[in-house]
Amino acid sequence: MAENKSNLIEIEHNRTACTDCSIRRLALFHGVPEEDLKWTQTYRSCQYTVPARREIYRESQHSDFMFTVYHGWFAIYKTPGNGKRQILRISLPGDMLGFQSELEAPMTHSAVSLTDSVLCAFPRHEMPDLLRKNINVAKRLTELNARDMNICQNRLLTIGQQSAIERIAFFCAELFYRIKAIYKEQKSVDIFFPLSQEDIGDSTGLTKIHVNRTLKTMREQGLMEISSKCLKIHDIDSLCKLGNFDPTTVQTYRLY
Amino acid sequence: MAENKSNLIEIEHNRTACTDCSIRRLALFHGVPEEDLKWTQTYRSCQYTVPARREIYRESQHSDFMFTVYHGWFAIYKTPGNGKRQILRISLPGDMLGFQSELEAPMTHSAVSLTDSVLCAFPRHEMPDLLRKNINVAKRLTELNARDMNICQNRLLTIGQQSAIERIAFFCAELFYRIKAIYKEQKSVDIFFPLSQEDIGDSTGLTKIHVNRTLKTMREQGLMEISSKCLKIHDIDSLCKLGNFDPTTVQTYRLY
DNA sequence: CGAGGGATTGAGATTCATCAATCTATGTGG
DNA sequence: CCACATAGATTGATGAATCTCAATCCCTCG
Repeated sequence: MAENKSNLIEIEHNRTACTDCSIRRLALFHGVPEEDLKWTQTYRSCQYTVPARREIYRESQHSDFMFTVYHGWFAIYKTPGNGKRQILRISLPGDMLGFQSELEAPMTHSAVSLTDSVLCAFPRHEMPDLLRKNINVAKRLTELNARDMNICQNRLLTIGQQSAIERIAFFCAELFYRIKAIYKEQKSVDIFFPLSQEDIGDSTGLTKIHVNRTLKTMREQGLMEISSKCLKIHDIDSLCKLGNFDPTTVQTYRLY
Repeated sequence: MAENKSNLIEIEHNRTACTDCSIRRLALFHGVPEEDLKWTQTYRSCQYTVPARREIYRESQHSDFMFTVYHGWFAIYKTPGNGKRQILRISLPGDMLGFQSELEAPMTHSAVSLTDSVLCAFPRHEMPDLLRKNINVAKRLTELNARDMNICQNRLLTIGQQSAIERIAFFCAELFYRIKAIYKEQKSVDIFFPLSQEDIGDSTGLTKIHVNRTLKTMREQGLMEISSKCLKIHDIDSLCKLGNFDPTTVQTYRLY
């Protein structure tokens, strides 16, 4: 745990009140009546800032908190020990980090920040109490888990059955729509995209070299391009079709 | 729905009472006090038998029931449309089939029986009521989901980062330990194994031809062999090591 | 005994990984 | 402000893993 803490910098207690939270519609307290937010907030012990590329918790170790992503991007991953890494999903604002049904069991995966970020922390041992006392939160947690399950299953489908270019198309299209759903006001077709080519490879089960070549192909085909942490999608329809990604699935998550 | 029903054969109403259920420790009603079982059982509308290789429900269509597997093997899968198929997981006795947090949404995946089987059916629209009235069932459902999430993430890791032989080793080792956990009395090292080589391929993201060649290699190496629906594991330790499978994870699911 | 589904094997093509080198952008210390 | 260090991006050459196509075999079942 000391290890965890070292990567997190506590910011002034409760800087953002849950009542004022701009992403509450996305997060754990979606559906909690305004009048209850004051006491549900007491389960949120504090907010942390995290610099980019810091480990939040690690596979097989204990973690005292679960988190809601308030700001920033995170990668959830597992390592099979042979120096490889599989990114299971990318977590964005509103997502939960570190929930497991066996609350006190060691973590089954690791989490790392991809950008400078802000996390809302919930002490793990208080969760059962919170879930028992507020049915909205319990229901919401189930929804968030189901959404993550969906993302995981879709990823399994794409990695198991699609080619490199199809996997990358799927991966980028999904992220694009998730970001769009979070930042609805943002009209631009370009999105901030902090992943390295290696991150994309670890997400899609490809080497960074092959990712590079595939991205080149996609650029040449006028599908999309990534440069200086910016994803420019030129032909979203073709991209979705290529990756076999259905944009309506993001909406039917009913989480955004 | 008519389509669903056509594959299911209703058996005499409530042939097996929940109080007498031999696999209850594995299933949804694990943890429900004896005295409550009589009324929780009322949410189980009936039991069905299913012949092998029948579709239980289909991706993108509605399904009126969710199920507990009472007997038999099932494959949960998705199809990307190009004739391919990704098996997401194998469901065994005690597992839930067809739960999604959006109860009334179309199914996100399909399910097919791999053997002659028996299912306990729960009308979908009554689930919220059951979950509200019995906290044990709600908690148990969360556990079962978390376990499935774990299986899915492990699968993602193996498909994304491991070679053919490693994937198959992982896949078979996991199934072996799951079966052993269910049928504890069974001492034999051989287990009934109804999957075709094509099924294994669809589970591990390989073609059936390559599965065949890889199985041959494993046979020659004295690791394991599959013949006439029987999996004989000769060297479980090497198999686990090869597939990077940790047997203790099955125990820590805490579900068996 | 014939039919059909799965298993097996071979040959050749393709995709993707590996190894190695260069290039570019970014940030850092002097 | 420059020189350097570093991480990520890019490209080439080569080889391995896996897929595709095609043929045959084997077992089971009607």
